[in-house]
Amino acid sequence: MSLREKKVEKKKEEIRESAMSVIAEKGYHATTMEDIAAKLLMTKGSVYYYFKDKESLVYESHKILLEQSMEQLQNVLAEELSSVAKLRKAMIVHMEYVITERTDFLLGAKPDQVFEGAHLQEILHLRNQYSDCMNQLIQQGIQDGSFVQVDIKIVNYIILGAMNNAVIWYSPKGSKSIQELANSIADYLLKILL
Amino acid sequence: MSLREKKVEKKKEEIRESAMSVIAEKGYHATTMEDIAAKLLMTKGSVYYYFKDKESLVYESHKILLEQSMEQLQNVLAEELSSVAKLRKAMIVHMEYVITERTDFLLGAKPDQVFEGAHLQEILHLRNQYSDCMNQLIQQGIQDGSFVQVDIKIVNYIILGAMNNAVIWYSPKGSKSIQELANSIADYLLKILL
DNA sequence: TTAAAATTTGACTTGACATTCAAAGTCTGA
DNA sequence: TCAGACTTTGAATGTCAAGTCAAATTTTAA
Repeated sequence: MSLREKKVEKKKEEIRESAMSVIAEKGYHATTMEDIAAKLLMTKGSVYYYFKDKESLVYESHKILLEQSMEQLQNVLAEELSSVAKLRKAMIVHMEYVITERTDFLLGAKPDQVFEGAHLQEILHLRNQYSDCMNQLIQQGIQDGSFVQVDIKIVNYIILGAMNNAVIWYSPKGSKSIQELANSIADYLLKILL
Repeated sequence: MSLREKKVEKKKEEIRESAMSVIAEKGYHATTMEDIAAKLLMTKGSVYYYFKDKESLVYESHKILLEQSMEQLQNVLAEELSSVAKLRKAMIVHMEYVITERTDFLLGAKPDQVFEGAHLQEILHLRNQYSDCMNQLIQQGIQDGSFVQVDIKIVNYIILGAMNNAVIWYSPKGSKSIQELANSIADYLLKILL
């Protein structure tokens, strides 16, 4: 990658970050391209130099976040751990990522209110992939006898719902650190499976 | 209440219902006053005859939903049931209400992206009231020894998060009825406390 | 140094709503 | 039936933000 390409990529990265941050704050529809630009001390015109339109910018940003968390999850999957420890770690990693990246996992729960067509398909695909991985973790635990028999789909939704909800109410001002909080929640949720 | 007042109230009720239904579908910012009116075969001008503006319409609608679910919860609180049965029932009633009314409890998790000032305060107040009631249910169960010791706040958030999340993925096409689903989820969540 | 390429700017266009309102239509009670 | 009150309409207005673009500025590389 040439120097110039690196610079462009860096700029795009900054813009994506700004976009996600403002959107986490104000919501997708309420954030303007000017908000996103202003945060970086640029004008909205510059943003359009790097991104075709608002939807593309948000799509790319969101896609990267999903891919990164997917990668994290895959890493946990690959580790040499007991079923319990693995699921536990997956949950903690998930929460830490979601909270620190302020993604809300994101735009709330309804990608179809933001994306359309191929973009929407891709986002849904990535989400499903993630969900499937979590399913697998639970499945494994049940098969090796670590977890009790449950309706995997429902329990998975419970776990994801509870974890993602944490992003909404977590406040850095609280007495618990993100790590402590993630640990607590993971332990409580594991009780469903033990 | 006079006949006319009744008619007006009925009309307002219809409009509120239409508003909630369209918003559940498309999200707050994406639904226009025309969408809401069109669903009732009126023009948007008429809607303004009944409601000052969009925010007020949505505020009133949302407030009523919150009040109704609060009332339901109070009724459960007042019943003669064991702690376990009571919390279980509260959860089931909650999910059934949220799913059938399609409220998402709603507008997603962030009322501050929709309401302002006094309206926002009132909505937050109602939500807190609801959350406090759930807390109470857990508290009672712990005190009478039915539940194990837990961090009530966190477990409460887990429960509410898991339940509200169900609204998003529940589909009437699935193999489970709302009742079955609510029952399953309630049972799984209770395991955290037993 | 300098000319071409890459970036940035900010004014401009456009379209989509929210909201208003005067006029038209409908109902109600005397 | 009729006057006045109540409703509805749809066109008009205002605002706001997305997206465009030619000109200005900065960077790059020969």
